[in-house]
Amino acid sequence: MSPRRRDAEGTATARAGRRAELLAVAAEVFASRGYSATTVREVADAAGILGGSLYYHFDSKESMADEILSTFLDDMWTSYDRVLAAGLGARETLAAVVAESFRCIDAHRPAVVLYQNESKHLATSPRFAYLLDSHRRFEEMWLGLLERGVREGVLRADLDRPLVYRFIRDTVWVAAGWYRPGGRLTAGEIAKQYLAMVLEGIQAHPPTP
Amino acid sequence: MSPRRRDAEGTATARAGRRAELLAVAAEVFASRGYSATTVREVADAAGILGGSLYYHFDSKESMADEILSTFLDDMWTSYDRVLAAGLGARETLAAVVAESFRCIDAHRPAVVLYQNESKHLATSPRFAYLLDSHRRFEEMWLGLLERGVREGVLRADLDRPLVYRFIRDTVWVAAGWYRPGGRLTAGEIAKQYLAMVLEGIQAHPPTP
DNA sequence: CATTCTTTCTAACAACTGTTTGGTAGAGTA
DNA sequence: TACTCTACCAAACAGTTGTTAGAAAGAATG
Repeated sequence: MSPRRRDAEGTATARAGRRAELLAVAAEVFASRGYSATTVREVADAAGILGGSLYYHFDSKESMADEILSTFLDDMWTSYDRVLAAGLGARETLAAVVAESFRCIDAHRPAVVLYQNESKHLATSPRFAYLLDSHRRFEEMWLGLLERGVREGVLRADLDRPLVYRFIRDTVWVAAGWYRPGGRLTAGEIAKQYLAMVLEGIQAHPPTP
Repeated sequence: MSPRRRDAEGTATARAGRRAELLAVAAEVFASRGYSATTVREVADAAGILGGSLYYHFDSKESMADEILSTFLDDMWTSYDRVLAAGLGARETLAAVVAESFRCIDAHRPAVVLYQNESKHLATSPRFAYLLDSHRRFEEMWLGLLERGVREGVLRADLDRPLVYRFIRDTVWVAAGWYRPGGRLTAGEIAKQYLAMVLEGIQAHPPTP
């Protein structure tokens, strides 16, 4: 590593660090006020700089959303792929995927909220085509997992599969809307209880005589 | 009824009818493109008139959202109150409330989507204070219902009550995001399966020997 | 027919939007 | 010290936004 190269790397990582900071701020503002209701001046305000200064770091407001969402989705799918490759049974895979989802909510809360609220509108732009890809992949994964669960005898066969898919998908991700890191319940505890509800239901089990 | 009064009523209802038409259009556009991303010109376009013409019927863009949301909430609470006053057991009440919710989604889909996506942001304005009231009332109703369910022995006692509340609330209402009237499943069928999932879980029940 | 009333159009407005340009303070380097 | 580079500011830009005022088309009414 020549000193020249170390410098270049140093400034590059410093720059990337600042980008990450600004993106974190932007994600927070986007999530709380809504993407299109948020002005770049509001994002800049929250970051302590002026509106135009954001354009030193980013091409456009859209590119901020782009980077926020793709970073989150990359991390999510990396986690998912690891789980899916572990060769677990359907029930254990399902549990692990749900747990990973809540870990993602914990780690990327504003990005998840942004994804939930705006992905449908953003996806109409070709730039955000990867949102549709992710959506399809998501559906494929869950439908496959549910079918496997039924085949393995661990999931009920009398329910409409696409409906169960939407049920689980929505159930898990909307939690980003109210979840607060450092709150009463940890992401892990929430995941556990959610799993219990989804798998066993909230009904009291009649005592087996 | 004097002819004079009949005329006045006639024009009044005609006017109200036109308002309702325009509100239905506005709700659809708000729901599909997002409230703040929607321009009044887009709403007017969808209604076949020009942007400024909307202001003959409505004070502002905000007042359209206001009327859309309050109409929906009024209908919803009327239904809920009827159910709650019926004096049913906790389990039956829960089932009826869920069913009513899906009927509301069926009848007010765009309004529900609007409510889901924007109520959090809109509620910061004093004009939309009733959204917070509704939210509180909703929480109160569900927490009470869940507690009663546990007391009556029909619901599990080992789950975190506020978590179960959010679980049910979110689970039910997000369906507005993908539900399409006239689709493969009716609102009633979806309600039935949702209830089955929430109450009994999606896990296969081991055959009782 | 003339008149009134309802609904829409035309044409603008001020404010705000995302974005660009050129300048500048300050740290790092030689 | 002189130079360079990074990160920001200051000020503007063109387009869009919600909204308004006055005119006009057309139906209803007398």
